[in-house]
Amino acid sequence: MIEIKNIGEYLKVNKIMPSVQRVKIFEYLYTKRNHPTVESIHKELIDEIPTLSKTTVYNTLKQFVEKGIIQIINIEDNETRYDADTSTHGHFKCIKCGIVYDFLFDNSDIKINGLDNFDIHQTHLYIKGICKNCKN
Amino acid sequence: MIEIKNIGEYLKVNKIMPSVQRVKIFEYLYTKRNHPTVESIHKELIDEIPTLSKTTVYNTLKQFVEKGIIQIINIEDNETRYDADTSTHGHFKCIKCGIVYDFLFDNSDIKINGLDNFDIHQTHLYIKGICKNCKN
DNA sequence: TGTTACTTTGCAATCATTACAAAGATGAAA
DNA sequence: TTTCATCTTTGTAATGATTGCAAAGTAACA
Repeated sequence: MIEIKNIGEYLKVNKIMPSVQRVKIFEYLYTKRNHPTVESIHKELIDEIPTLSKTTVYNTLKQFVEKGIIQIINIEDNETRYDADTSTHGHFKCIKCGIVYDFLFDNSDIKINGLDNFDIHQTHLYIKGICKNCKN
Repeated sequence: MIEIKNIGEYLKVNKIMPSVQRVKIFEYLYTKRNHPTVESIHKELIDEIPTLSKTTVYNTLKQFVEKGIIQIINIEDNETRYDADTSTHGHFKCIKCGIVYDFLFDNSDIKINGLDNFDIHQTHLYIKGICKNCKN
């Protein structure tokens, strides 16, 4: 994952005006790296920014996705999660504790059969199971 | 994908009473193999079964998933799709025409780094891009 | 025929997401 | 500093997918 010293600058470079809300939302995604939902981002930041509306969280995340600085995680059908790490990596969700873990894999290892002459833009690898901590 | 001669029998073997609705819904998934949404299943079957309610489609699909005879496809965050093929295979969605294609890949090729001592239950590989037909 | 258990249906309720218009903030020009 | 234009945020209403639930329907069987 890329290193960012100044989030305001980083947003500007990506053609996003760094408002207080946007900086805090990106900071949350970038530092916590916990693949949050809209709900949990809003719940977490409402203390710091008491006027923060859920609409702003939705708008901001949509903008971040469009500018390519975050990605959507669809590992579960009833929740949309977000990730500030846009590098190639997979996601594991523990069906017991619900935590979403990152893991690494090499894209080039996967031999795909049946997509000749298809243009590939994004690859998502999702795994579900029981995490190490929940196996006790 | 497994071959099924008699859908009613197949449902019974999987501890599902083969009502007309259930047989038709499974038949649709199994024969069309087009990864439909609830909406499109309902729209397609309403002519054959004019009283079919959307709740029944939801209930039936949920039951099929619980019994393990279909799987959920979460390639897009705003639509849940269903697949009667539960063997290991990937899904490609064309961002132009919206068609979801199946493709094959070998699970054992993927070298995963970071999930030592995790129990893996399900693996989903989703790819988005432009399909062969839309490249013109 | 009556009973029981299971299934389907229709509608209401819920939850996530989007649309939209009003209010607020920012920054440049006068 | 004031004004103006532009962009952002906010709150509420609207939409759309999904679930809850109670009533009606169905099928097997005593």
